[in-house]
Amino acid sequence: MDNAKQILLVEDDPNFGSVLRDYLELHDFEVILAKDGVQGLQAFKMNDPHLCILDVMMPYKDGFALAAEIKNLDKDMPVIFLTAKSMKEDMLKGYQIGADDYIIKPFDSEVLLYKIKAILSRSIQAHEDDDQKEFSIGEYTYHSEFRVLKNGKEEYKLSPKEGALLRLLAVNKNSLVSRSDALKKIWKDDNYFTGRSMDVYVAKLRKHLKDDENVAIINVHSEGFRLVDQVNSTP
Amino acid sequence: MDNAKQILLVEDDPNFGSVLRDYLELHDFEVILAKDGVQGLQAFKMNDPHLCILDVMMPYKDGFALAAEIKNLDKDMPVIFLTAKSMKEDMLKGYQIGADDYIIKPFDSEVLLYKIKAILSRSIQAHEDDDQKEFSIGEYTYHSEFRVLKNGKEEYKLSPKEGALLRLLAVNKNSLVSRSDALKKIWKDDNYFTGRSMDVYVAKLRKHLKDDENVAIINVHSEGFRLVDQVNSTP
DNA sequence: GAAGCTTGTTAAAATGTCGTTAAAATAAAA
DNA sequence: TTTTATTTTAACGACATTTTAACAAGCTTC
Repeated sequence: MDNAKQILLVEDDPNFGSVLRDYLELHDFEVILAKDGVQGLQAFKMNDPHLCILDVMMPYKDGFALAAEIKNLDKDMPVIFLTAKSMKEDMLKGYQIGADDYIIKPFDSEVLLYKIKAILSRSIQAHEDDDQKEFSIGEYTYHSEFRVLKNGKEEYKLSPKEGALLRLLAVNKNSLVSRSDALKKIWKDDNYFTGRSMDVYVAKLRKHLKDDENVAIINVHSEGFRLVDQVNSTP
Repeated sequence: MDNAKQILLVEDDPNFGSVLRDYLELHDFEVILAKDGVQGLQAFKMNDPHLCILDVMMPYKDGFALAAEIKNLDKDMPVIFLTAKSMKEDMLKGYQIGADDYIIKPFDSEVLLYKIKAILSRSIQAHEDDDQKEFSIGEYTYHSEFRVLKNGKEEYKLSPKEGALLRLLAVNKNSLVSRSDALKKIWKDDNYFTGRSMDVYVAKLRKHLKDDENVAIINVHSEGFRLVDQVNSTP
């Protein structure tokens, strides 16, 4: 079981960055190291970290700007800021953006470790509905790990995006999944083209689910979609 | 509306305690001050605070023991520890218990304020299920998330603007919704044309609600509109 | 009651969103 | 590399929604 928590570390000082990375890896975290805000955002989109540790002072895009963009994609993503000096204004700005903690360099590594653990345990318990692997949708069963959609004997393997979208809809069965939430979670971006792409995937899913007429993906105009299942209404 | 957030402050130094209480009250928090762990637990049970600020060093029962008992009663209760000196062991112990933050005295009061706000907004967000989605209007039911207006068997999907307007009227059922408020909230603009547009939507809503003659949207000349419902007068 | 404003109502025009298909571009696998 | 799977983009039709225009009717004040 790959149980290691992923941490996105964005730090422009390569020495300090790799020392910290090694330290965190020694304590069983999986670390993605990026060296500036632009790379950091890219790395955030490509991976799916559980926590972000951001240096404040960075070239091109500082830690605050990066945090704001990250929070825009996932407003509950935990963030710890690192700063070289104790500047009160910085600290206040950090808390305004929604910092979960704030650490002044040089810091005690053991303290950082405990802060990380405290924050992770807090946010894990909030996200504790995302370990479900099997979903029942009308006469279908969807296994999100293998991305297999079954209907009695028939069995179809979904593509990654199809699977992610069906999973999101199934987790929120019978309730609304907003366009922008879905786009931010699955496409990590919300613009005209990703929106159109999502519509294409909705059409694909409808085709896959067409055998059971008690199941439907219905649109709420300009808001989002809703997977309704009149059979298994209460999950 | 009693919107003030309650803070339970447990601090054995009476001078420091009352200074901090005054400072927090000045910033519109409601503060319950207890002077030791035993009183603190009692105060916690009698009230319903949104956040606890606990001194670590206290007679009888220290801050950690108190925090453990509080977390046992409500595991998501946010806790900030106060300590006189920077003792690493204390800090680690605090984070193990599940501290949300940790402040070393003497500290900058403004920083504390921001930490409080950050933690509160985080925990408020989790408990934020108090925005109403379903409304009862005469013999109708309106579900504002799906934008569905039901009347027994009949069921009609409203457009975004229809839905937003009906929701605003329903939230303020039987009382006046001013033109400019509605325009600013829904149309984000208040001019001749948006005003006319709103009138068109009022007509649409009246058409949708015409089946129940105890329900009406009545105009208050040059002021606004009022959704009256003689059946469910008290929402 | 007349003038000047606001509102009620309808319908056409203008915009915006969605469903669907297929080709083009990318990424993954062989 | 070539082949295959996946994703994005484009195109077009079908609607849905919103705005605007036009005219009738109502309220207010003089």
